[in-house]
Amino acid sequence: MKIRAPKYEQIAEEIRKRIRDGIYQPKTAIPDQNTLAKEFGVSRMTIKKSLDGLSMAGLIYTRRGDGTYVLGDIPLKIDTNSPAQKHTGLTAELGSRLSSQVIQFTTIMPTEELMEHLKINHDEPVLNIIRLRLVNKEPYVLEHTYMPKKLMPNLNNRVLKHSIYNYLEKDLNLKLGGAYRKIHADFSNNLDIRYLGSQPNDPILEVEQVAWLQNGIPFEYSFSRNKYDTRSYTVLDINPANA
Amino acid sequence: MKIRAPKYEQIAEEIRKRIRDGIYQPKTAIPDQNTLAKEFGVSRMTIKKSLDGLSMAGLIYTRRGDGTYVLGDIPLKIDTNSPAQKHTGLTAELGSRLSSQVIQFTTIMPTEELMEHLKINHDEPVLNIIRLRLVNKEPYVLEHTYMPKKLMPNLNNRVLKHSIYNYLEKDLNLKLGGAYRKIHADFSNNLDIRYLGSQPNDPILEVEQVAWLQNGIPFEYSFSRNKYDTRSYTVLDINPANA
DNA sequence: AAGTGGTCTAGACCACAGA
DNA sequence: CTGTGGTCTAGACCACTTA
Repeated sequence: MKIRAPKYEQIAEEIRKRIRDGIYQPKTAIPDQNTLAKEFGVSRMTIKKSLDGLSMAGLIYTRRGDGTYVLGDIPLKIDTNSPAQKHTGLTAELGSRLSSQVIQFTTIMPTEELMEHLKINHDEPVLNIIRLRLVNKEPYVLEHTYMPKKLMPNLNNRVLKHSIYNYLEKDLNLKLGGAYRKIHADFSNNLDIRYLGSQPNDPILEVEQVAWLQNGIPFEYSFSRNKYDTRSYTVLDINPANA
Repeated sequence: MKIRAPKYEQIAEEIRKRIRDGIYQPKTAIPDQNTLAKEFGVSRMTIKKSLDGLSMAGLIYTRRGDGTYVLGDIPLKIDTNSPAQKHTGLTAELGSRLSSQVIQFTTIMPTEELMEHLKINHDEPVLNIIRLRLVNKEPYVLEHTYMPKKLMPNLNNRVLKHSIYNYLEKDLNLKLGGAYRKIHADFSNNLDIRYLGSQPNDPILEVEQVAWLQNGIPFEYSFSRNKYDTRSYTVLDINPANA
């Protein structure tokens, strides 16, 4: 973790705690910004920045001229499905219950589609990886991944059995920038039937993804295919209109 | 529109324009914050706030100690599918090409599930609406919607043929707060086959949604079902780690 | 060492909601 | 009218990257 977080984060964390502990109750106002500024011994701008973060996280909402209110439980059930808007990969999500089976690991030359999605030239080789991810030894998702070879100098089988994202952030010290995902429904194909154990007519939930680093360089184009009854994709969308 | 936007928004808009016009080129640094502050005649804090917004929107990224860079085109194709992270409803998305056919419009008492999702008591009636939305006269999506009756005093057939979201924001002056969505794949059911024209074995893309107002009150629980080949759900996810 | 962005202050004024 | 949150300033110091 960090040696020292900024004040506004520390304060946000304390307020988060007070909401969790019920000191600040849902639907009720929390102290005004001036009062909080005095309590924490900081300027009001700093309090404002803390509250902005909590507001974006959907814990509170503010009404100009009125006050700041705790926004009771958001009506959602976080279940075993994937949390929204995280691209830390499956490993962080499911931890040790996860294992991987590498089905294919080859180097290819890019198709037109890959050149476009990964923003590379026709002569730059691409890694083509197919992995079956298992949760508690049960087939969970079949991942087809394409990555520019030049970005992943030492990617090997050992890494593939664990987390590519950890390898990027820890070993290569690259920062994730974002991801664009498209979610479809589809029929099962032969690989799905073989590895996921789906029936020929079973629907498949497919997540197509382009992910890029903080400097805008795309590093991954992938398809994740799940049996219709094993996974949903969830999105939590807080309206930024309260800025 | 607004009479007068805050300075930081005006400046952000100007910078956005310069990126669009190629005055600030992808992959290159834009002027530093002090220079921009002088140019626009504002304090650096205000410039910072402009850049924060652009950063969150994924147009630029900043590196402490280094500079601020334009983040070239994000590798994504916005096609006819739904834009990400908008809950303004289909009307804003597709405009006049959209029409609606109200298949069912009744008042029911809530099930356990509805009570939980809409946070209401067992004696509070719920509107149950089934609408077929058509784009260019073609069946597009079948929407099952549940809303607490008390929140929608004058909802009528005329509104249902247009936009419930407009009704909320314009007529009732309520502000949307957020939405939680779960995307599944499923088999076609009888209603899908009848209204969407899908085949019995066709996969369906279903978006299950709970939406709430800015004060945290849930106002809608709904299912939107699309034929697998007519729609994808897209998500654009910018990593907030560059704060 | 120089220059960048990130944080923070102690005020000020404005816009808005509610009594 | 009072009190609230939203914006903005003119500086200061710190953390970091690059040379």
